[in-house]
Amino acid sequence: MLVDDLHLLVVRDKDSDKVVEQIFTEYLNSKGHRKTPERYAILDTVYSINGHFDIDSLYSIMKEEGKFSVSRATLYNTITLLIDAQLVIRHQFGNSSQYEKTYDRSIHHHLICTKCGKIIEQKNKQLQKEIEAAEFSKFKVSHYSLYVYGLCEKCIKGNKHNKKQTQ
Amino acid sequence: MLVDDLHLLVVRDKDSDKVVEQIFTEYLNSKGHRKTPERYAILDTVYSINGHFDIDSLYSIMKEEGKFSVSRATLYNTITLLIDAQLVIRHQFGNSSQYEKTYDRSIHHHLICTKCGKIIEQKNKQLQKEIEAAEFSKFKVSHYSLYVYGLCEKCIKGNKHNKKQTQ
DNA sequence: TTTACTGCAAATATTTTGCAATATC
DNA sequence: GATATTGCAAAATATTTGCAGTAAA
Repeated sequence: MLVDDLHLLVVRDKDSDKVVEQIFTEYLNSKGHRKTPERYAILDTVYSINGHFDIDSLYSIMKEEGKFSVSRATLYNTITLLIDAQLVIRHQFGNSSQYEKTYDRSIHHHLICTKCGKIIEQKNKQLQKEIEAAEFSKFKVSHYSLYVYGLCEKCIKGNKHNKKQTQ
Repeated sequence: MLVDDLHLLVVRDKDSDKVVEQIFTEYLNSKGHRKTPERYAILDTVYSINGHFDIDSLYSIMKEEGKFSVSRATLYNTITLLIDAQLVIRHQFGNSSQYEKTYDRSIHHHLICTKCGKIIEQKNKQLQKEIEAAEFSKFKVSHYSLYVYGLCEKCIKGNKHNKKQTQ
């Protein structure tokens, strides 16, 4: 039964990859953009990453892991397309942009420690519903980001050795 | 009566300036930092600005308006202190950081148009209360930012001439 | 065949850092 | 007087752009 569950999970992942590819294909078609192997390789890598990543780590992953390697310029171009296609969202916590996939990943909020820079993802269905229910007149909402600033558990306890992360 | 109201308003502004200065002084003392004229001139200018500003516009305002002029390096240093003192918050909408004063300025959310880049400040007391009421275990909240992405009124109407702003 | 896309390198923009001079404590 | 802070310039970092070659349509 456990094996079956695992199997289901894997199958589900593959299915979701296909769905995501199809969404991207439809997006590219609708905009008259070309369907290049670079773009699909980037989509594939982006969707293999759980959590945040920046352009530089995406570049490294594609270069070092024997995957289809592309230039930074292409990464910047393609990530813009993925954002426009609503398959990726961008965060700007520190100095560089951080990205994360959106499809098949549940909505969460971000707790940001102002002392050590740690970012904690936290789900809160109740709050999520309240924000989604909010009315903003004359504005067509597509998505939102909630960043909550404060002190993480370690820093509350006054660990003075916590260094601020650059990322 | 109108004149009195205006007078009251001005007095109130002066009062709040004094309060802000005092908060900053207490912060500097508590951290053992020096109380330099540059720091107070920056605080003063920051609090004269309603809305967002970046380091470059702060630099220009201080240089061109005959105020105490300081270097960019000092602006970066001091803004960090003001953030730590909770007198300023930072946003990172586009590529450069945007700042805004916090004291004596009511809480608002940010609606960001994904097409033209326009940023609309919007108050929503109900939503504000709900977010403030949310519990985040093992995290001591100081403040939060809610960014709502979507299309502004103009862009909903399909004005294709709206250009994406760099800011 | 046309021209959008890619990769490279150069350019731009933003922020940080090293260091000598200065001013606070 | 000791040293934190400032201003300047250089360095580091992130992102954009121009252009020639390549490949999708």
